[in-house]
Amino acid sequence: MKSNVKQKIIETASELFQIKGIGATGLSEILQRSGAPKGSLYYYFPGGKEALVEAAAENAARIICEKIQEGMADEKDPVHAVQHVIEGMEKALSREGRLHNLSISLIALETYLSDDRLRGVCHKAFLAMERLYAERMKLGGIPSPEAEELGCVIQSLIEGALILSVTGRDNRPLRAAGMQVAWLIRRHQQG
Amino acid sequence: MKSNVKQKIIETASELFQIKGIGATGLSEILQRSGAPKGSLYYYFPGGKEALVEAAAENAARIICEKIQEGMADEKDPVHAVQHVIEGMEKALSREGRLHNLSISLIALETYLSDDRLRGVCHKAFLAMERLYAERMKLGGIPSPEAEELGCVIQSLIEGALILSVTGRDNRPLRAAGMQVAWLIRRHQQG
DNA sequence: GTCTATAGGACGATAGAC
DNA sequence: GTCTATCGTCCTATAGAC
Repeated sequence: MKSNVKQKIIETASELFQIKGIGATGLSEILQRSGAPKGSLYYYFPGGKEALVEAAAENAARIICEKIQEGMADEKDPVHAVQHVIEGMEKALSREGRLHNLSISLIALETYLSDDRLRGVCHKAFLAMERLYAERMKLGGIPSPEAEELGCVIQSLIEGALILSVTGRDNRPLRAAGMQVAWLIRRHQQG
Repeated sequence: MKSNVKQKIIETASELFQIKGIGATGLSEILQRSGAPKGSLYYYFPGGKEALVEAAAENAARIICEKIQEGMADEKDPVHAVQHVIEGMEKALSREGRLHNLSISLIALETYLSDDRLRGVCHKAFLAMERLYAERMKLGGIPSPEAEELGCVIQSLIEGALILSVTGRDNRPLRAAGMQVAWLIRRHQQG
């Protein structure tokens, strides 16, 4: 069994990195908020902050992928599946007003130029999300190349709508994305 | 005429904030890279870093809006207009590999929780970009409510596709966005 | 307007006791 | 495994000479 302390550190770091950013989040704040013993950070993460960011990013990506899968699980129609995921994000945003376990865009934007390893982690995470949507499209009868392009576009659209929604403190961009995404998918369903 | 030194500081700050982030960019680096005299920063920006971020964000937003307008200016069809803007972004990204005067997403994500004033600046900038697309849709004969929703979705889609493209060092998301956006617009054109 | 110098604090990281 | 103490660096911001 994994250490509770280590997991708690990762979860706290993951939250702060996602909502405040890596540069604006100090290790001391992570330790304080997580209630973790002060000396234990470099015991669990000998690689320092960079290693912690990597673990935090992977943790966030895993949770987001799980949420996407859960959101799509009980929907028969691919359109409804994607819309259900978006609705879940709208609810989370209305509740919290912050991008917590919804997007790793901030981590990606902070690292894509300075840390190739972390860029790779974020890139892999984005690809995994695209694939979740794409596979769901295929399950709905959409052929492979079109389904993959759709998956990529859905992921782009949602990521952008999340940023616009938190910046405006208004879920209109997410709602618009949920409406319009239907037309992109339905085009392939009836012919 | 505005001071060259002040404008040079703004431009350098704007570039670094956009590509590296606010937290990761020190004032000393801005002064060094801009070649500005070291003592002049607090002369031009008595409000310190926060005031500089605001000026930088507004500068970036203005340039991005100008680029969008220029990209759409010579295209008759709204679809081609948006696609031309996206193609311009693809070229810039292929050339530079960084989000310089293409997106203020990083600034928005770094500030939307911590600084309400800067959040407002970014929100206003996003709205202006949405409006540019929406007005172009109206010019193409699409009625008002639909045009505005389209403008919002186009802006979301592009913003997300930019992030995915830089993270993957691959313009595929931008290309996919350019392809798929056509279907969203054309739906309103013929009926 | 521009410069130097520096205050004063936060940060990442390390060492070593227990 | 955990803790304290601390080093050295970087940062923002200010003070004051020119």
